[in-house]
Amino acid sequence: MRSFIDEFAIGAFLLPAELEMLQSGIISKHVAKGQVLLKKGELYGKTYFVKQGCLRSYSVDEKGKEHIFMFAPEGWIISANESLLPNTPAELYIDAIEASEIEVFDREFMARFEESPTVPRPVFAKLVKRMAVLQRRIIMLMSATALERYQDFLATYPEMAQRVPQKMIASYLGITPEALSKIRRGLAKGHH
Amino acid sequence: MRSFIDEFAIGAFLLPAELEMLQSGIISKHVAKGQVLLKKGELYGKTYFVKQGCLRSYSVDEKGKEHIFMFAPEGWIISANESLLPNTPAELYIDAIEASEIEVFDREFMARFEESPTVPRPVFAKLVKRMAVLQRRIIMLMSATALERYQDFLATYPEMAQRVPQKMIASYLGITPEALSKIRRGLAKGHH
DNA sequence: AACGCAACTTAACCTGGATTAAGAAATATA
DNA sequence: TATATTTCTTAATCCAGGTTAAGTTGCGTT
Repeated sequence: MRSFIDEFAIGAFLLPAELEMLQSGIISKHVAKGQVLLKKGELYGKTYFVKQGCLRSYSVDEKGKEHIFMFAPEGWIISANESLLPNTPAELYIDAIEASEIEVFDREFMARFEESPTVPRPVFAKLVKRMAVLQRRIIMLMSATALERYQDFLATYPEMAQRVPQKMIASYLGITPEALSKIRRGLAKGHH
Repeated sequence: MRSFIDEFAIGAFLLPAELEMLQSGIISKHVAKGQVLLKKGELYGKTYFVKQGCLRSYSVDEKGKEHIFMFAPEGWIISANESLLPNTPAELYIDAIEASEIEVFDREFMARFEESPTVPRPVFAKLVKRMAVLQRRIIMLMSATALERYQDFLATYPEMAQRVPQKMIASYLGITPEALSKIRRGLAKGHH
């Protein structure tokens, strides 16, 4: 159960005083399963680092349907403020899908982080990796069938399939639970 | 027609000697319309900064169909090496859809860039913005109809609609040119 | 144990967008 | 200017996945 500072080896890039200041902006806390951390429309959304458990971010469309944008198991960072941009309707909710231990980076922390002239390489590298995941997801959504996307999900996140309910997997894949059920039946029978 | 170094104010973060070294790794060149810069499967894909014109990156599926991942008009950076990662089947092609003036960052440049312990804030900020665009695109692909995605595209990239052929817009939206044609007809008639 | 509810499945039917094929309009090449 | 080639449109048909509705199955509560 490593902390954000450990996970990204951020200490190595800072003077002890700076490190101290950063750490003072990080609050550790426990959240219960189902607890909502961030509601759509809240300003200055916080950022969360998951030490234990699993969070998710999702949007809700006009019909009330949830669309899961990402799962954040141990070691992941999750936030909604990536959407603070021109033409930005799609804001996100964040909640805990398991009882979790998290670190919360508040507004001051983010401001301080954003003011520093350079960004530690490991943080940047993490972002590049995340981008690759998003890129891949877009290409899959554009060119692959629901079956192919499901198989890709299973291969990419083998542990998640055991940890989250099917309806959430369906929501992540962009299909209905009924359609996922049909696909799983197909796989269980011959059609692999 | 600003260069990469200017656009990101990178000079401000470096010593003159470092700046000199960086600049020596950047090659400016002109590419003709239709010229392919990077083929799927090529190792150590280069990164391109567009000074003038427009590039695009795209994948090609088993049926030979192209899926445009992004357009890169003036001021954009485009590369395929975001996919140099675990489980990475979907590599991209890059070509010029207009005659363009570009800067090419070669392998050595990227290596040098990747070795530095910190990343200039403006580069990081650009990446965060790009992430927001990708996030938005994923949510749209999951929850919006083709008509809604087309309208969103027009709002987000008003100039692109005039610059690229329809079939490329269709490819970017994840639909066929026929379907886009139908949508446009609908918009031209009453159904706004 | 019995209830209540949410998660999952099944099945019938519907629809948005794909496919196929053909023609019209625009662009390039001679 | 004529001709070839690519782009765009129209229309007919098809199908993956959505919608609706009715079961099951599983599980937490009292």
